[in-house]
Amino acid sequence: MINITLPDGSVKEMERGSTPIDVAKSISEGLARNIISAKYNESIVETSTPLTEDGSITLFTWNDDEGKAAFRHSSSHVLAQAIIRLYPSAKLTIGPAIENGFYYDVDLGDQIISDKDFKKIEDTMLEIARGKHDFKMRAVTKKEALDKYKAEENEFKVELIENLEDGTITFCDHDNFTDLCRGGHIPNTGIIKAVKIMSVAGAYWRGDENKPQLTRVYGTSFPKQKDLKAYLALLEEAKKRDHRKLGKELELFTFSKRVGQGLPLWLPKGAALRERLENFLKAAQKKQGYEMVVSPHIGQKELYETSGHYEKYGADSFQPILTPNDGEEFLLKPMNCPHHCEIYNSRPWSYRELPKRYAEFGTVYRYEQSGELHGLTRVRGFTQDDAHIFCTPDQLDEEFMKVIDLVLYVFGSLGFEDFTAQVSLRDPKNPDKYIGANENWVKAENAILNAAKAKGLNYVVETGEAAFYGPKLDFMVKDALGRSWQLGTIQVDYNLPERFELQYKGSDNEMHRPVMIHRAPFGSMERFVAILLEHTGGNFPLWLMPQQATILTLSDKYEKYAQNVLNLLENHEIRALTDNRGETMGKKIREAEIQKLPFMLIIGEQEEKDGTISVRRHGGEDLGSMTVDAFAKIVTVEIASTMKTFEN
RNA sequence: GCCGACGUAGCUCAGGGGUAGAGCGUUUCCUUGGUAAGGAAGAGGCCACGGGUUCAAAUCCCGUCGUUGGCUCCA
Repeated sequence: MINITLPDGSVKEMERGSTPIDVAKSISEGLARNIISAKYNESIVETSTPLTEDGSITLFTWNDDEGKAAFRHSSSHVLAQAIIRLYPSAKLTIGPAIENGFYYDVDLGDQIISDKDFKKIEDTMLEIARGKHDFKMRAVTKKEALDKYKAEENEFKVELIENLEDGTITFCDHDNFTDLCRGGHIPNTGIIKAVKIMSVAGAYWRGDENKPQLTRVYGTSFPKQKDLKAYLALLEEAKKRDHRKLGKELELFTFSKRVGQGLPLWLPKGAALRERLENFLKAAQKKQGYEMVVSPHIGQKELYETSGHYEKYGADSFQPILTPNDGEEFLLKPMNCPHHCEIYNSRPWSYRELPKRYAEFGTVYRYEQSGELHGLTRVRGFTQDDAHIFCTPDQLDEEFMKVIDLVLYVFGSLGFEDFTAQVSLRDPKNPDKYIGANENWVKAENAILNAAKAKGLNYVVETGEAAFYGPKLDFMVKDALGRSWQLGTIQVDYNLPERFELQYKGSDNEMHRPVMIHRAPFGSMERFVAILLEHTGGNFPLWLMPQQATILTLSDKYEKYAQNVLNLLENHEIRALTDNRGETMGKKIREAEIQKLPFMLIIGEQEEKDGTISVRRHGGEDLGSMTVDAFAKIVTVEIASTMKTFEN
């Protein structure tokens, strides 16, 4: 007999060789039906793995992340089997579970899979699933494993196996299908009731573009048809919040083939929104002692040779602009920092004058690969809400923390509560990727970690994700489909001050190097607006709405009264327009709803007589009739509840 | 850049080898109304662009451009 500890601490005595399923049965039949995966002594095991020693067990169902992972992993085996059945010459490579599903990378040779083939793959998978084949793990020797895949001429699996240690290699069998596999399956294929092939894409073997390109088939699967339906409905809902769709509907921005791909054009409403965001940040920055500067969109090539950017990124960037005179070369600016360094360099500084905080909404141009462009989140020309802080090494910690305060204020005012903070450090194995002295890197990394801790940020550390010139703290937010985007960023830089020979006179009457902080709370106006659109579905916080209310007249008889109301609203700094068209009230309301206008102010005979307005909120809530003053109070209270005053 | 898909009216989309359709929007007229579409008439398209196949191409094939889902990259 062995003792098995359950997560609640209770201990069950079971026969030696009992399986997780047996443990579940000893608790309840219902649980036994639902468990699809298990963890025993911290490692994921099969539900059929015999337990031979004392240990602690956790049982997983579909409702656990581990259960879903096992389910999806097992589904990818079924996908692989279906692909082999339909494309017998295909070579399998790897097929992991991922968020929301799984994929399998296969080498199809000259064959292609397109979305027309999805249905037959799904049908084949379901047919296999219905066979209720058990997943059975089997240990093999390295030689056996290699022999199998060498015989199949599958160089990918051979490469994988060669990197494994003999004695640790296992195959998983189900039906007549075998795959190299570490384990972690559901009991049998029959549990998979619903599958959907989502898309097909090219993917390089081992993520290396110099290696062969494979076909990656993405799928998702569920234990109930109903769950698949719900998931697909969720994706449809997310599509409605896609910033590209909303941007078009709300007339915020557009693109033109003639202007060029990845170069957004801001329409009047979008420009108004952007201006409000800029003013909001400018006001907070002013309180923190930032000064606005302005720099040109191009700079001499030499500027970027000095900064080191040319060497690092020149070949993959927009190429130099030539002039009528020989020997002159300019670059579109891909970042603002070199310009700001030269602003700092325009005169000598004393330590008493630092920190200097130069801010600029600086438009930059980066040649992103065409396949990477995506709406407003990934573009080739964009405006950073950039600033560079030049401070003494002693001031670094405090300055860094002040920037965190600013970022948190910005995120808080815009309703981004579920962000993640990511501290990006050097990859210690790859020191050549970075420039600058080791001791400076150590100082900078410590400054960031200390500040993140001091501010109580819930952060993750990513090694190897640092910029080439310094470590950084990024604020990541997810879009409607759950893809993570970097918005705010704060970076410490000891490198540029060195390269631009920045200095200040210290209290010791000697010259010293300042430290530089790069920071952008929004990241870029483009990306920020995009993610804000997806978060809010276009229902921006009231303070940010370019138009906060629309006055809807019941007929043109009330035009004059509407003008009076509009004037009163302007006195209260409420942004409104009047809809005087000869349309019915129902139609005007419908259009205002589609435009997501927060308030509809309806006026007709009754309101004119009483000197009131009838207030309808976006979404349909009727607030009844009231004076303009009373309405203004509602607006003020609502704005105050979302946008806090920035306390520095 | 690479792999797949897509590109038809301002917008959303249907159609599909015999030279073009709907709804919404727009214009004009009628309607002067009470909380998500009042009525009528009209205008609007080199079916992304360039080649090819064909008696005939928006439709089939190739290329280009753009969009898009991924990969790779990301200052």
